[in-house]
Formats: sequence, structure tokens, C-alpha cells
Amino acid sequence: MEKQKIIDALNEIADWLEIKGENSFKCNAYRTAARTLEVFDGDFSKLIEEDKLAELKGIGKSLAEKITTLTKTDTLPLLEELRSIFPNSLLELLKIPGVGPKKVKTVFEKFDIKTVGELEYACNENRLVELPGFGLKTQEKILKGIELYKRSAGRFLVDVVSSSSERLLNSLKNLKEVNSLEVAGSLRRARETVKDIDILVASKKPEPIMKAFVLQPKIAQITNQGETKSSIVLEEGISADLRVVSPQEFPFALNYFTGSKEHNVALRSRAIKMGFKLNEYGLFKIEDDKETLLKCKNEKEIYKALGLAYIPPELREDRGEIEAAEKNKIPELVSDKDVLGIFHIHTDYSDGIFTLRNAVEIAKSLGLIYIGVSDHSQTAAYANGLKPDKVKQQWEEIDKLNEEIGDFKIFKGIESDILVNGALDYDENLLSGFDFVIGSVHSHFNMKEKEMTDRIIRALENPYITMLGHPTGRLLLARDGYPVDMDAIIETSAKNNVILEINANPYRLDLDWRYCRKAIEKGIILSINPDTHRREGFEHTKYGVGVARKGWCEKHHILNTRTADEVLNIFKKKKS
DNA sequence: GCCGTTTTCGGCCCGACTGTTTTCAGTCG
Repeated sequence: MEKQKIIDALNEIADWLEIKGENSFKCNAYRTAARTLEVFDGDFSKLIEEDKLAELKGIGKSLAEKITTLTKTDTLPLLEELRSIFPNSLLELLKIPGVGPKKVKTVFEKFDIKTVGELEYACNENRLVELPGFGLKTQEKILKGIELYKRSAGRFLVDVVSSSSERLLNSLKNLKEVNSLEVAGSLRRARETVKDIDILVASKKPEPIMKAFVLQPKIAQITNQGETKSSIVLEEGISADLRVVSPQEFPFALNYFTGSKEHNVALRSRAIKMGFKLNEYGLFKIEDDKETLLKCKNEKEIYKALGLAYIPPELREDRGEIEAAEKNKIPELVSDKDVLGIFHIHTDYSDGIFTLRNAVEIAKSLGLIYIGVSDHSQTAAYANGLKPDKVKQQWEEIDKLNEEIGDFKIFKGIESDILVNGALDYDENLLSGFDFVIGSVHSHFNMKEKEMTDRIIRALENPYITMLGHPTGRLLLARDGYPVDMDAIIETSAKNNVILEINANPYRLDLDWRYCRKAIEKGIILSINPDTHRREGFEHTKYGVGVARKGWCEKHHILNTRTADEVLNIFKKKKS
């Protein structure tokens, strides 16, 4: 059994044990082990072979044995046993907001409820109220939870959430009681998809803020309303939480609610070891059963008090950032203002909805100093891909525009389909005329991993490819990427000096941030590309910057932080 | 089930909110 399947199995065991009513720390041990494997970056099969699993933190003798059994036999007696006690569909019930393992256990044991549909029916028949610990309100809450669960998988693309969150911030920021406010949670950490919006406000007078929050327009539901915390569901289906804390507590609360959960746990454990207690209200020195608050003006001071360099939110995923901060080795992350130009732009030559000249105007209005145009190549008939004569026509127009507009540079590029055999989409003669070539897979997604990897590797070994576009082809919340061995892709790209794209389209965000770090460690240059077809798309670049930051990228790791001349040199060097 | 400069036993991050209770359990983040 491969690593990911083992991670899934361990999490499944944790779910079952919780439903069974096992000791919660034991359940957590399974989750911790799953998490440890997820973050482990080395050679997994070697670890098993050499019997060194138990050396990993969070995996002891018992779990090491279980993981080994899973690897070797593809199954585990414990897992089989748990699966025979409970129907598989119970795991689905856990995903309903307001329904946890205890409630699942109760409805299953008392009413033999196994599916979301059966649970909904029981609520509507008013049957849940008779259960111990349940009441009318609980039943209503579960019904609402089911409705929300059915409406969406519960996650949203980052551009949608960003605009909703801005709307919420705007509705609060001018209230005189608001001292400061900030978005926390996964949005602040620049995750690729977001479950809900967490807003944090510092104020000495929470009441009017709470009121304003729940009374604003475009709210579908108020799910929580307390003195310091309220929750709403917006018409778009996105949940939003507001928490109000005192100005003194604000940095601690901001740190706490930014997460990730794993980062928080690690930070708190560190605090405990140092004789502190850290929570959303403060950092406390514990001496003789007395707690003394250490005042911190901002997050930076909290980290400093814990002996750490400041850790930017994007890095707070418990993937080595605390160790890096300990050694003062936190990277100086690339930022929006470092981006000087952008590549991967589609004009109306293929399937974009603006002209070449429009593209220049939009880019200039955003303060950029160059763009790289890359329309689709001839095989992409669905996208009006360019035949060779069209390519030449576009080159002429680019030459004219470059002459006309002095302080701006347009690079000639193409997004060439990587054909099913791994070839690029034009002959060498034409390919050599482009400043840059993005190779992308747009067809035959259902190849086997080995075939797909070979196909892409062949393209990467083509001397005319400059960048690999959206390396996995995923569409977030809609379609998984094609199966591909990313480690092999990264290896081959490094060997052939191919730039990897961070596609900044909110549907893609591909290369995934988890691989960005691997890529730059191999010396690969990344390019943040909006892959835009319309005016608004230019501004998606910022989501790509988020991915790069999350992938530990500094300015020098990114192609489009360089000047036009520097970029041209890189392209020329690659071609030669 | 894991872990250890206080520890091989007894903790494990912890507080808000809700609802069902009459002091607490469950869920969430």
C-alpha cells in the first residue's frame, strides 16, 4: 500500500474509534501519525524496510507495526474489524456541520440511521428529539447542517472568498468602535481553497460590532450570535465568523485564529516547554501557580518571546517553519510588488477576449513593465489555436507595438499543446522564432501515470520548451489533476532548465505550493502566470504570489520579478 | 497510542458557544 492510502487508512481508523467512543487521545494518536507521514519527505519504502518508522515523532511501536502491516498486506485486522462493526456511510455523516462522532454513534445505535438521507428524514419526522442529549434545537441545527452540506462540498475558490471577505471588512471597518480588524484563518494563510471567512476585530465595545455584522445585507443565515463571537452564512453559501477581542488580546487572537491548527499546537507545546501558556488571550509566564501576562504589541513580539523569528502566515502549516524560525532561517518571501511583468496571456488571436493592444494597456495600468503573450497552439482547435500564418501575423503586430511603446516590452510566446506523444505543436523552425514556449497538457487526461509522466518528460527534454504550464492540470473543487509523477517532472525540469509555472488562475493554483518548495530546492525557477483570458484575470497574479509565498519562494526564485532584459537573457540562454 | 531535563504513569491545546441540562456534553476552530 502506498503512503497516501496509509494516511487515509489511519484517518479512517481515527474516525471509527471516535464513533466507537474510544479515548480521544488514542484517536488523536492515529491522526498525528497520519499527519507525520504526510509531512515526511524522505524515502518512505526505505523507512519501512529499515524498520525505522518508530523514529518519527508521533509514531511508536504499535503504530509502526500497524503501518508496516498496511504496507505489506494492504490491510489491517483493526481496520477490517471496525469496518465490519459500522457501515461505511457513517463517515459521510461526520461531514455535516454540527454532527460529530458522538451524535453519529447515538443516531446509529438508537435508530439505525446510516446515511445523510435517513438522518434528514428522521429530523423531518421529529424523531431525534426523543434521543438523550438531543432536543428540538439540535434537530433543527442538524437539518440546517444537512442543507448546507448538500449545497456545496463546503469549500470555495479563493477569488470568490476574497471578494466576500472584502465586502465584510468594508462593512465593519468604519464603525467607530473598531480599533483594528484583520482576516485570519486559511484565507490569511493563502490556502488554495477556503472553507470559511474568519474576521477578527479589536475593540473595547463588541456589542455594536456584533450587531452590525449580523444585520448586514446578503446574509442567508445567522448560525451563532454571542457576545464575542458570531457566525453567519452568506448568500453565496460561505460561512463567516466574527470574533471581537480587546486591543490587548488582538495579536494573540490573530495568531491563534490564523492557524493552522497544526502550527498552533506546535507553538503551544513550545510555549509549555518554556514555562509559558499560550492561548488566544495572551502569552502567560507560569510561576508558582501564578500567571503573568507578557505584553506583545504584535505577532512578531509573540514569536520573539518564544525565541523565534517572525513566521509569515503563509508558512504556518507546521512544515518546518518553527525549526527555521528557531535558526533565524525564515525566507524573505516574494511579494506582490516584486512582480514586474506576467506571462501566459491569451488574446483574441485565440480564446482571449481582449486585443494585444488592450493587454498592454491593462498591464501598464497595473504598473507592469512587460508581458508575455501565449495564445493556444494549432491543435487546440476548441480554443481557436493559431495556425503558423496566424503566428507570424501576431509576431508582426508585436514587433510594431514594441516599437511604438517605448518603455514596455511584449515577449512573443505560445502555449503549445503537449501532444499525446510528448511532441510540441509546431515544427522546429517556427518554435525557434518564439521568445518563450509554454508546454501544456490539454488533452488525453485519462492516461496512466507512467504514460503521462513519460509524455511530459519528453516535452521537457525538447530544447524549445521554456516553461511547463499548469503541471498537474487540476481544476480545484471540480477535477483532480491527471496522474503524474511530480518528483520525476521536477527532476527532469531541473536537469533541462525548464521553468515551472505557478498558474495563478483560482481554479488551478498549479504548481501546488507543496511542490514549489521541492522545485526551488532543486534550483528550478518558477514563473507566476495568471493564464488570463479576460481583464479581471490579470489581477489573479496575486493568488499565484500567495502560492509562491506558501512554497517558501523568495524574489530570486521567481522569473517575473526580473527585469525584461534579465528575462530575455534567461530565454536566450535556454534556447542556445 | 505516544511521550519524557517534573515524569515509564499520567498527561495529551484549550476556550467559546449551544443546547440540554441544573453542572455538563458535544462540536468547532
